[in-house]
Amino acid sequence: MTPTPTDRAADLREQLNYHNYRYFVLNDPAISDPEYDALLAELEQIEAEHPELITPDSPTLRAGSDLQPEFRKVRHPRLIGSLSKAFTEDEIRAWRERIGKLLPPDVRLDYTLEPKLDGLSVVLTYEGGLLTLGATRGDGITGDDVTPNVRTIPSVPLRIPVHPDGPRPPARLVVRGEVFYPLAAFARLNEAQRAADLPEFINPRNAASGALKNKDPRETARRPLKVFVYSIVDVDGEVPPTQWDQLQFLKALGFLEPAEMARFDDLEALIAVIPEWTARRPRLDYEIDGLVIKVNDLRLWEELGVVGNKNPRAAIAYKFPAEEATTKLLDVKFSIGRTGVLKPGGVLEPVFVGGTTITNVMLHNFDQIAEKDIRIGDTVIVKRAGDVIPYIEGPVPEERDGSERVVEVPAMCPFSGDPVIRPEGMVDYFCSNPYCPERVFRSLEFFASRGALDIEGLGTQTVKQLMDAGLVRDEADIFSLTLDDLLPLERFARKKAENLLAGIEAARHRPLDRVLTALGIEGVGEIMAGTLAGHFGSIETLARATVDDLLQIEGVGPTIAEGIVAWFAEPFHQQLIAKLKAAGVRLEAEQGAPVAVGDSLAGKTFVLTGTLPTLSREEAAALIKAHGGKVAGSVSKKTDYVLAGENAGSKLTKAEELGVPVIDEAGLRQMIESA
DNA sequence: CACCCTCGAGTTCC
DNA sequence: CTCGAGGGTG
Repeated sequence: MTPTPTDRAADLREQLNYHNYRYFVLNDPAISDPEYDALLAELEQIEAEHPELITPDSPTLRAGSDLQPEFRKVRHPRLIGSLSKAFTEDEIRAWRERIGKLLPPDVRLDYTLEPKLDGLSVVLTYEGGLLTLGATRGDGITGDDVTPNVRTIPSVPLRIPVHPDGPRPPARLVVRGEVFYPLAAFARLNEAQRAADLPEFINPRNAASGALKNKDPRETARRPLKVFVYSIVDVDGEVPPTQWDQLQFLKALGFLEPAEMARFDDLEALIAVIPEWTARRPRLDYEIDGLVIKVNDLRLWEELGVVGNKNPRAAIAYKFPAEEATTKLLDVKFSIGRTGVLKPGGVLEPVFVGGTTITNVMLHNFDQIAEKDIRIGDTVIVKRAGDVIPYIEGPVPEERDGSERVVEVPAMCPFSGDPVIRPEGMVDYFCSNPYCPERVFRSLEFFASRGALDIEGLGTQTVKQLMDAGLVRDEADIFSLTLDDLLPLERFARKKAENLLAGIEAARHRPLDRVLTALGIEGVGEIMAGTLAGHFGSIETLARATVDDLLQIEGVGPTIAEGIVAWFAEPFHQQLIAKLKAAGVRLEAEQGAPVAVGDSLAGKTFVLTGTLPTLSREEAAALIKAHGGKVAGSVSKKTDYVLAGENAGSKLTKAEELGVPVIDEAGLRQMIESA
């Protein structure tokens, strides 16, 4: 007797989901591809005739369906945190010491070791065994709902159990995994892109990200993405109490996992296998940037808590040493900064390091170039510090053929032709002309930049354009620009000109400390400007201050005091101040501006790191200052609190080392309110 | 005088 | 993020 379409469809779904699991997760197909395709075709046929029979776990959805306009934001059931990092084996041991102090002295720990995939975190929700939601990590609190795209990824079970004898899933299960683009497939993808004369993808991570966030799930379906699932975020029901057993449990449920997970009773034994990982890394079909070490007993996770409300103490990510590459140093070019300092910069044959192509490196100073004996034409080793800023580790002298040239300090400034000088006892060289056009350009650029007056619409290009047109020679000229000045300029339509003028208008009313910073007085940056503004209240008062007056201020020594007095003694600067005043730029502190709202944070020094959920860095600093606290730039023993947000970096590590308390934004607000 | 702490300045890629 | 230099402290 023939089954009803309803029964047949259910049967087909079950078979297809099982064979899909055999193929993509176990890599052990039980039927041939044509047989699979025949089953799929039959189900498609039934669904076409009876659309009401389409279920959320139907394998036909793997092909992707209609366009969806915007991704819905979804809130994660709990914070999807990140991990503190360790860069050396000793930092792993230090981590063990730190958590040891928080636990009873006789606790024996065991650990899991998992590869740290360089992909995208996703959060998958199963209700009654059915995949109901797939979301990106986002900021850890909310992410994008990319369910239709996630459904197209074959290694993600649409329904659990994946086969009739499989374990039953908890009533509700939220898991975390990593989406990645397998390397072999990535190589083929770029080959195809090249052949079609299309731009290549920079790295597998970008390709995976683009595919997962594609607005058309059918596009996503064409990409051979995979998802490794490695932890349980939230659950209604019984799950094993250790990380290791949860990994086995997830595997049994039908999730894909890297085969290389391991468990260790001894941290030293774990550390001992790190070199094996370094060796194994190039042979894997996915990119990893480190290893994740977790305390196996999940009941201890609660006890160990989180740092900065973000990073669980019970786990740490060991990051592989900065990736390095060799390339040729083609040339050394020179730049002049706003202070007149001459900096050498290396031009490299483009080289791919740590996920991006590097063509320029900063060479800090000439002493260092000489010490490392870096020559133009050399083959050099390039690394990226903290995975961001590239630098030249050193030359490979064996590669030399005799054509290399030693880097000479230029005798003349490449921009103004004036002599280059090196002040007594200084490492840096300077252009001797204080009005060197490049230096003036850099000063103006800085004047308008964020951090200084923050003039919207006035970036590097525009500054250059206005200088070339002869409209702006000094900082004050900016304030006399008119619509008639701007409209004749290239690429200046009415809208853009109006925006710039509005930006300039807004800059007339910046706080005094911003103006002081913007002037570029030697030794006066953001912090010192704030101190001086608070102390003197106006530029005119500051201009009349003597060296002795200035020396009374904490943080001001003879060098800075004399520098300030000398700056205001310069007739050109006096004229500049007069022009700024005439142009309506506020040169006094706001009436009662720095009013303290409270003193709940008095005497406390804070250091900010990472991105906070609602406050910007500036807002957070302002909030702290308004309540009597101080904000410093780096963590030391004198730091009272480190205010950490998303993507907190080395400062957080430092805080942990020094035992400085770490708080988050909510913690800060609490300190303020409870006082 | 030797140290540590802070600040300032310049810069990579996208 | 890094370096160099100024300022302050023991």
